[in-house]
Amino acid sequence: MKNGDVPEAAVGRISLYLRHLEQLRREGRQRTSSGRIARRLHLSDAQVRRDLAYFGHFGRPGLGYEVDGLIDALRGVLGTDKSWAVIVVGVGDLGRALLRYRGFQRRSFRIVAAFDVAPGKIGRRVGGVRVHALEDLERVVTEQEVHLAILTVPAAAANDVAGRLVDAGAEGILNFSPTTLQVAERAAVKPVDVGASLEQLAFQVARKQTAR
Amino acid sequence: MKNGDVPEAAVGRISLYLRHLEQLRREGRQRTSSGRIARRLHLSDAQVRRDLAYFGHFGRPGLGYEVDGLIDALRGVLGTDKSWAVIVVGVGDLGRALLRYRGFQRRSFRIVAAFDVAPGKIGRRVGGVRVHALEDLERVVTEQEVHLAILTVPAAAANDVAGRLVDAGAEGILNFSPTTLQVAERAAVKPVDVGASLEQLAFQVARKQTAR
DNA sequence: AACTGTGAAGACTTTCACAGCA
DNA sequence: TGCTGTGAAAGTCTTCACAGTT
Repeated sequence: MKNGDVPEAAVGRISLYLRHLEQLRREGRQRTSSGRIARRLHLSDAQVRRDLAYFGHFGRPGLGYEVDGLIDALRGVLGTDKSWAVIVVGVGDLGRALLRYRGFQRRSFRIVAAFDVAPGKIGRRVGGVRVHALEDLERVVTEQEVHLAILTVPAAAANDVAGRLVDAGAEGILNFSPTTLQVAERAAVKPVDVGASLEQLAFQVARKQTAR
Repeated sequence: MKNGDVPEAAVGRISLYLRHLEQLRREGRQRTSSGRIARRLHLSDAQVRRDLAYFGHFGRPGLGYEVDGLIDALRGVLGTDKSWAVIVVGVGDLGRALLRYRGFQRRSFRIVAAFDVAPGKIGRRVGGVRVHALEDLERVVTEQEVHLAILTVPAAAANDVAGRLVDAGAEGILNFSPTTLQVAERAAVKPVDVGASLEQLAFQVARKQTAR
């Protein structure tokens, strides 16, 4: 395994644990166990314990895990114990929806600026965030110390914008544009493709049908 | 392996291949090879060949793969050679953005109806799709033979709506609500969590920083 | 020479099963 | 008794490497 012996797949589940634990906290629960977590998230208890143990000794034999403590620990693991400045590039329907989404705050991401090329959008505010001209991208990324960008531009523009983002210092790109980005290796890219997700769902459904 | 010896991970990449092949077709290319595909999608050539070979003998030694033929074959694999009726439940910012997104058509998904509880939204049209009262859910799912649903309601309502969807006959749910659904096993659920994706990106970025 | 398809090896991930703590 | 953390085994997925086709 590559990094401190932590499988990539386990990292992917940490967000899931965190979301569930925050739910428990809202319900006033102070303690839980690998078995309870597993049941809710459709995993095995062994997997939950193994995943959590990759990052430290968070539980106590016989008692389980303390909700508050585990939340803090997992936030530390993900790096979301500190706040991250994020920008949104592309203010179409999807960009607008993301700018208005209030769920990022709770997860320590604050959207500090948006960008678009349409003169009619530049200067306006969406979800409390100012829309800038694309020309200002480099300046804002530098000045506001932006590390993460959400890319929601048309596929044809995606690689150009992504290259500019990375050159300006962005280190992570959440890519909603329906194309595979070709950027310098120092940047991390995470693709999100709703169409592809629907296709995979269709495949699973079709498979279940034939299995019958 | 569970299903005809096809790993889940390979299925996940089929959409990616398809998107790339359609790009090639638009560019007028008629043929490609595992090595070329791999370079563009950041995979290994062996992986591309293995993935495609799970589903059939699509290539020709020495020549590679024919773009058109491979597109048709992969659509058949995913089940998107036929059209799927889809509904969107929850017409908030995200639901609205998805209703307006024109990319589903090309992938054989047609959104036939939307649902919400807000009286001000019911009866209106968004992206050419009629918004119905949530009460009409069961009737529309049955009448229009809806197999797939996109769920974009608040977390608190998600399980209730999901249960109704499955009872009404829906077989797949693309879940944007930030909660893990508890539905009957006969239904397939695919979660999409943008917040979680951002968290994983943050983790990768933080890791790269410490590696330095 | 340029490729595919695929056994076999290797790498990674999950599950089992249990010693030991509360 | 109820639980964690973890070696060891089992299972899954990826890569290597090459026989065979065009």
